[in-house]
Amino acid sequence: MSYKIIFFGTSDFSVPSLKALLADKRFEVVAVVTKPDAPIGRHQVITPPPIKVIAQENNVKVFQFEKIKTDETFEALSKLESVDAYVVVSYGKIIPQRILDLPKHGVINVHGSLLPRWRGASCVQAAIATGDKKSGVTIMQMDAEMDHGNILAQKEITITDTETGGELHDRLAELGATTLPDVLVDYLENKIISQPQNHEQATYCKLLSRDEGKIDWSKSAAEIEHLVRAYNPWPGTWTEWEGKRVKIKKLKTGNWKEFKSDIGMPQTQEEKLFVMCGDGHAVEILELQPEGKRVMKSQEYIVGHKLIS
RNA sequence: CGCGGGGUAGAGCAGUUGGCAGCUCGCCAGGCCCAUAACCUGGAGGCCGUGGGUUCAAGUCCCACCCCCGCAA
Repeated sequence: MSYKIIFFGTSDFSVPSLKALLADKRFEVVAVVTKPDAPIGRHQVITPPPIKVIAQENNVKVFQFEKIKTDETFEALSKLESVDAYVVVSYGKIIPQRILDLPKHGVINVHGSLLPRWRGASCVQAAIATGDKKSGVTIMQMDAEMDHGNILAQKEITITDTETGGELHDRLAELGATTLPDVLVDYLENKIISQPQNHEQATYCKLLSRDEGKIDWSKSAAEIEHLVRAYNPWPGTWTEWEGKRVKIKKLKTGNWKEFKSDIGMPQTQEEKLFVMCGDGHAVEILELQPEGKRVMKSQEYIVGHKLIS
């Protein structure tokens, strides 16, 4: 006898968790709910979410509701066989209360931060951008408010000094996936007493867009270094030089000698590329990408733009 | 066919009204020097994305295609 689960997920973050449940004989994933196929990439090719591909490879029924709050969606889920719980990992839509009430034991969520810190959509980037030393995953009971439910378990990890958003994302996704099965079983067998979050300590992060990757050079060098790491690879960081967009791929807080005080403008010194930041410190650009060009090392940019000092 | 930039030496780039293929860095050799990644001299390295077309002559103008990238999603 295995527990019946319906899995809600869409992005890459949810992939390890779905795989973990599929591989665990204690569970039977009777259906997967994910977002509709969407146009993606430069040529807008209609592409299924990665979760859908995995579900189909495992012969699991897939639902892709256009809208989750409609009566049609509610009825479609109600008609399915009764399940023990829904598991939601990075699904991408707000699930209404009447659907949360459907499974016998409610809905479990895996979130990529140490709740109540960083409720919201960009928890991984927020942790690095803010300079947090620790992050982790929280497994909780979902309620109607965003990332607000009672906590079942948390696992902590240390953020390294050079870690990017992408790297931390992958580590947290794996951590969530390895933590989820045992916690879920314990929960379904009433072996866990859930703990309410300390709501007064909650912090929030918003959904990121590309515009938020525009670097504000008036900030401190340390803040900018955090931001570039956090937003790598999504949504990326960029600035405008000579009227053209230049993505800043990699940089570090730099050693420098003497600088003009032109904040935000590229300067060279000993074949290295520096930018003065708002606090009087500089960052050294290591890799960048002018619009229409490939990613290049800063030395290549200097040579091509005749910036030799 | 969503909008746009690009493909020229190993890398990054320039190339005018069509008229000998260039610059910086790197690489190789030699020189200078106590020494050097610095400096000097010399050198190698090109199907100018592919295929057609116009022309006495095409990197350059015209047509088609391939590939890379930015925006947007």
